[in-house]
Amino acid sequence: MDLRLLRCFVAVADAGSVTAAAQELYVSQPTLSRQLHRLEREIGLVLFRPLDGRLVITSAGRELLPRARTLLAGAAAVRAFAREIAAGAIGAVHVAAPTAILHDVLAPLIAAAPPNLPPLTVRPMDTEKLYDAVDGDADLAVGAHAPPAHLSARVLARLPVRAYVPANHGLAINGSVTLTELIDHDLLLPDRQHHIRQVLDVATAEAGLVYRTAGGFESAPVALANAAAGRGVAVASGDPAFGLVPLPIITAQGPMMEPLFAAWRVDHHAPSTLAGLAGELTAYLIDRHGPWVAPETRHSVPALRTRSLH
Amino acid sequence: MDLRLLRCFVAVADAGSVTAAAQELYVSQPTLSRQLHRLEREIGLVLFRPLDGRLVITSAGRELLPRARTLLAGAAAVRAFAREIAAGAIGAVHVAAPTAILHDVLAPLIAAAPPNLPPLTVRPMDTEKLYDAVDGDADLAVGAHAPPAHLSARVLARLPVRAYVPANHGLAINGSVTLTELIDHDLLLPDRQHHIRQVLDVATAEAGLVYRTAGGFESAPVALANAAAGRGVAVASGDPAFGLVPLPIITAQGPMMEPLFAAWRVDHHAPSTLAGLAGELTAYLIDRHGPWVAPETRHSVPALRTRSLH
DNA sequence: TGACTTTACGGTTATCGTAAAGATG
DNA sequence: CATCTTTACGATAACCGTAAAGTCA
Repeated sequence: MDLRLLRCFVAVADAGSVTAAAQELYVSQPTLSRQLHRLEREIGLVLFRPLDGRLVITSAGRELLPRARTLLAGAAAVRAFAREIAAGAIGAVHVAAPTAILHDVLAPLIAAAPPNLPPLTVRPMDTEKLYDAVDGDADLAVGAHAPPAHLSARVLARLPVRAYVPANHGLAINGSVTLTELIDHDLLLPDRQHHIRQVLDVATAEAGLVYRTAGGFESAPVALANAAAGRGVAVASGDPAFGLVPLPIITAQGPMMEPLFAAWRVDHHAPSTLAGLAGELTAYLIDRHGPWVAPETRHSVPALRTRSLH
Repeated sequence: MDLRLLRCFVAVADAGSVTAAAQELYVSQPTLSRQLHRLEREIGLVLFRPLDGRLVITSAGRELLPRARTLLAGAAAVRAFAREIAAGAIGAVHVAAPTAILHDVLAPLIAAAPPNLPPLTVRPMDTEKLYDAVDGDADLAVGAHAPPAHLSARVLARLPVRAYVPANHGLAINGSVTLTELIDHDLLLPDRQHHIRQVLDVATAEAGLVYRTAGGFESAPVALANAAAGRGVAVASGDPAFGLVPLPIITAQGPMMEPLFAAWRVDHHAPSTLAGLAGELTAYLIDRHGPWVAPETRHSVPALRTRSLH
C-alpha cells in the first residue's frame, strides 16, 4: 500500500484523465498510467475503465476514493506533526523526580495549572538514577543534587532548609533559629543520601559545629512525624505537616538553603519547551515561597509566612 | 512519508533493537538501520539514540510513535476495505431510474426499508441516457425499456398497464377493461418515448385495432390529471392519483403488462450485491402488487385490489 | 570478547522518461 | 486527425544483502 500510488489514484480521479493528472504531479503520463495499474494489481481492484478514449472511475474506485483521501490526509497530518516536533513542539513532558519533590513541587504545580504549562507526566525516581532518566523516557529530571555537567540544567530555586518543631516548642517563638541554637537539640534527619543531610553537614563543618542525631529516617515525612511526637527537631525542606512550625535556619552565610535543579539532555528536540517549563517552575516557587527563593538573588530572611505555605 | 519506513520505525521501537526488529521483518539488519536513518532524514527528527551499545527511542520518537501506529492502522484498514470490495462488498448502491420509477418503485422500497437492503442513492435519469448511466457513476439502472445486450440484466416484475378513470366513469364498474372497450374512448397517454406507448402500440397492432389520442403528455401524472378532469381515459402503469380508479387492460394475450428491468455492467465488482438488490426489488413489487407480477409466472387477472395499491 | 550499530561495496531490482504503437470519436 | 492510453526500451537511481569496520559494556 504505497501512499504514492494512492496519491496517483486520487489525482487521476480528481483530474479526470491520466494526462491531466500527470501534469499536476510532474511525472510523465506513461509513468502515471503504470502506477495506476500497479496499484490496481496490488489491491486487486479495477479502479478505472476506458470509455470513449477516456478513463472513468469504476464503482470499486468510487468506493475506495474517500478512504484513500482519508489515509492521505492522515499521512499529511503525521508529516505536519513531525514538522511541529522538529520545530520544538511537545505533546506531554515526562518529568522524573524524587518522591518528595514530586509531592511538594510538581503535583502542586500541576494542581495550580498555570496557563502555559504543557501536560506533565511525572514519575517518581530514586535519587541515584534520577539524572540517568533523561537518557531513557524522561524529558526532564528535577532534583536537589547538582546534575552532571553533560546535561543542560537550570537552578529552579533555592528552597529554605528549616527546622520543624511543635507549636509549643521553645524554638517556635522566634520564627527562626540559628545553626548554633539548633545543634543543642536532637536532630531528626533523613538518610545520608538525602541532599538535605549534605547541606547540613557542609554548614556545620564551616561553622565548626557538631550536631547530634539519632540516625537517619527513611524519608523527610517520617522525620517530621517523629518531631511531632516530641522526639526532637526535624530538619527538612518540604512542606510542614502534623501541625509543626517550620523555622528557617540562619547560618553565618545567611539562611540555609537547598537548591532545586532541572536538567535535560543537550540534544533534546524541544529545549525551549523544557526551559520554559523550568521558568514556570521557578515562577511557581517564587509565587509560593516568595521572591527570595529566586535562583539568582539573595535576600534577607523574610518574616515567617505560614499562610502561603499551605 | 513511506509507510514501509514508518513500519520499520514502529518495529524497532517495539523490538527494542534493530537486530531483533530485522528478524521480525525478514530483512537484514543493515537494511533496517539504513531505513531508519532514511526516515529520520526524511522527517527531520532523531528517533533513536545509541545508549550502552543499544538504541533507545528519543523524546521526538516517543511523540511520533503513536501517530505512526495510527497511520499504519489506517493503511491496514484501507487494505482490508479494498479486500472487502474485491470480495463483492459495497457501501452504497447508486441507482439511476426515470423519475416515474424512482417515485413509484424505488422511493417506496427505501421507505419500506427491508432488512437486507444496502443503502441506496437514487438519481433521476432520462430514459434515453438511462442504461448509459451504468458506464458512469451508477451501479444499477432500473427502467421499462429492454436494456442493451451487453449489460447484465434481470426482469424485476411485469407491472400491469391500466386504464385510469374517475370513480363515476362507466368503465369503472367492471373492475377491468378489454382493449376493445378501451379504444372507444379518447386515450390520454404519455409521450411517444415512454415505454407504455410502445406497449400499447404493439397490443393494438396485434389486435388490428386503432386508438384515438389527443397527443402525448409530458408525463404519466399529467395524463392522469387530465383523466381526472374528465378529458378521457388515461393509460399508464404507475400509482393511481386524483381519486382515479385503475382498471387492468385485458388483451387476447391476457392482461397488458409492462416489464421492469434492472441492468448493470457485466464487469461490476459486486454483481451478487446488485442481483440481490434486484431480488429485493422483485420481492417488494410482489408484496405490493401481488404474486402475479412476478417476472417468471403468468397468472390470470386478479380481482382489483384497491387497498394494497396505496 | 560479545552484542550491536554503522559503513563499504557489488549486484539486483524498480522506476523513470522518451518514443512508438494502439484505440477511439 | 486529434486526444488519450498503452506498450517497448534504454538508462538511471534506489535498494538489498554480505562483509568488514567501529563502538561500547
